Amino acid sequence: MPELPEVETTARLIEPGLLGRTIRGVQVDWLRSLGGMSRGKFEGAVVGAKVSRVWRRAKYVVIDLQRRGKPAGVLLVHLRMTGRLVVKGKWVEVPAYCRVGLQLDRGNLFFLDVRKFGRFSFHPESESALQHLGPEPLSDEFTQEVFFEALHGRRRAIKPLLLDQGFLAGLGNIYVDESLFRARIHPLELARHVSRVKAARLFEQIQTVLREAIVREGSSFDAFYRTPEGQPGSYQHLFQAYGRTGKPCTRCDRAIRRIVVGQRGTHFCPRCQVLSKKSR
DNA sequence: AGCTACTCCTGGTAGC
DNA sequence: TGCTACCAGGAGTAGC
Repeated sequence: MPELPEVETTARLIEPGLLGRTIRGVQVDWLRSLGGMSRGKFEGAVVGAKVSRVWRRAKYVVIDLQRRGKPAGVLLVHLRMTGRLVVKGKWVEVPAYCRVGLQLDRGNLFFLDVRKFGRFSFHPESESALQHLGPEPLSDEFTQEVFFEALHGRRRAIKPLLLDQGFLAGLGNIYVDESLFRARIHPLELARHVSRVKAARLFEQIQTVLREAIVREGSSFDAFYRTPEGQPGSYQHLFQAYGRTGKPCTRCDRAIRRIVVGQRGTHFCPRCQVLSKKSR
C-alpha cells in the first residue's frame, strides 16, 4: 500500500508530464473520490488552472495550481490502499478503475483506484488541509532529540504511534514493521519506555528504510502498487518482517510472528524484539 | 489521552 | 466449475 516512498516515487515520476500543463476538462466517475465536493464545483475550481509544482507531503501528492501566475489552490491526492496516478499522452481509452480524469492541454492525468478509498480533492490552499500532519521523517526538523522527546511524553504503544500521521508523517504498516524490526523494538513497547539508545536506533532505521525504499521506487508485492510508468518497485525484496510470517528471522532464525495491533497485521521476531517488563 | 470498533470498498483466494 | 465467506487495510469517526 502506498506509503511515503511510493508517494514520493509517484510525485517525482508524474511531475515532468504535468508541469506547465493547463487543465482543459475533468471526468469524474466516482464522486466520493472528490472528498465531498460536487462535480460542478470541482470542475469550476480546476478547469483553466495551470500546474506549477508537483510535490509530496506525508502520503499526499500535492499538485499546486496557478491562474495568471498567481496561486489558485491545490489538488491533494491520497492513494490510500490501491490508488494510482498515471499520465498518458494524447489519445487514450480511459484505463480500468479510473475514478477521476483530468484532460490537459497536452495529455491526461488519471486517478485509478480499485477499492475507492483514495481521494483526489481540491483545496483553496494547502496549509490548512495539511496542518494536522506531523513532521516529515526525512526533514531537518526531525532530529533524534525531537524524536526522543516526543516519544517520552506518550503512553501509547510504539506501533500505533508511528502510524499516527499527526505524530510522524508518511509511515504506514509496512515501513513501521520494517523499522521496528531493524531497531529491535517490540511493536507493543510503550513509547515512554523506549530508551534513548533504542530511540536513536529507531530514528536511524526509519530514515534508512525510507531512503532505501525511495531509491528502489517503493514496494510491490500484490497486484496494486506500480509506479506511474507501470513498473513495480523493488523494496519488497528487502523485507525482513512484513509478510514473512513463519519464515526465519534474518538475524536469529526464529520464525517471524504475526499479531494484530490496532486492527493491523503486525510482523516481528519474538526473539529479537522483546517486550520490556514495564510495557507488559 | 488513547483505546476499540466500525466504516468505506473490491479483487483474490481458500474452502467446499 | 461455481458458489460463499473472508481477508487486506489508511484514516476518519463514534463511544467509552
